[in-house]
Amino acid sequence: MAFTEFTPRREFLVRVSDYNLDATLDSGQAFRWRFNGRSWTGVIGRRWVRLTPHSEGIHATTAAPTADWDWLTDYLRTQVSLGTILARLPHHPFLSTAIQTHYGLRLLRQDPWECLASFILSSTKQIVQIKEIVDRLCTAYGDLIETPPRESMHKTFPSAQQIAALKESELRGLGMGFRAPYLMKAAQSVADGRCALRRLAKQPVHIARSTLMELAGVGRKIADCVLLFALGFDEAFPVDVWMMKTLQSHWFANEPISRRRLIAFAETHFGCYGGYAQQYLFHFARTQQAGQRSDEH
DNA sequence: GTCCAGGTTCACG
DNA sequence: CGTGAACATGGA
Repeated sequence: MAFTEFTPRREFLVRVSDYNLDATLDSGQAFRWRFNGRSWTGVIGRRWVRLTPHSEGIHATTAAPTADWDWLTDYLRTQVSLGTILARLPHHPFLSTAIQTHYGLRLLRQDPWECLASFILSSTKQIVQIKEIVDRLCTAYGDLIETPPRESMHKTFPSAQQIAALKESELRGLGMGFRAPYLMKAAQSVADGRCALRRLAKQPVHIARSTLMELAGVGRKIADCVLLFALGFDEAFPVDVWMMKTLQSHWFANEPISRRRLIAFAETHFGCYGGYAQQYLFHFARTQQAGQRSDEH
């Protein structure tokens, strides 16, 4: 072992290929990343970090010196072999186009509580608005962390305990509307241990899913987002309004199909890495329409 | 003013 | 079991 690997540093090069950082951090799976035209700034756990695409991988800068960088590679899942996964997906022309367009898009491994809380706040909100409300939540109730001068991203995502200690009116004050009581109850369940999020990763997927769905305000779609983006269930296939349209148009010749039936179809059709197909299709659909409407960001 | 946003819940046939 | 409205809030 080289001594230098354990010397605390503020910079690190994650060596990885086939990693499209821009698509990954902009694909609506995480909501705290900000792009400045070249780099992405965000918070992972209790660390401020800037990520920059690099010819040999991803260049990372932190505020505080770090000796061990597993927290970063675990989050980015850079050890995953993307080619192997994509080769397991069923062949379909539209899916192939989505994959080619954003090749290198990956699934992250996020903190389960941050992921659950964020997606509870996501229902019938645009991604831009989800980012805003998550930002307000962190600014108001997160912990201060070490941050470089003149950087604005300087708070943690509030823990379940921190949110459980608030009043519902304080959450409503951030503009959460009807989602406030849902977030409140979820925070209480997680904080007092009734809902043990981290244990779910080791359970069978249907057990983990139904456990999540016991929480008020968490239905099939939000549960699948947490399974996919935080708990490592690559087969989870969240069906939202975008996926409804995409599947109906390109797999069912515009025939109107109920969400229930589309979920059943996706579960059997896309297989054990269906979540990757879903994320490529979601990001492709969203970026295509952004071009037509000249909004986004 | 109307419609829609990475939904969920609840009431009704 | 399936469908439809209500739920807050803000932007197009």
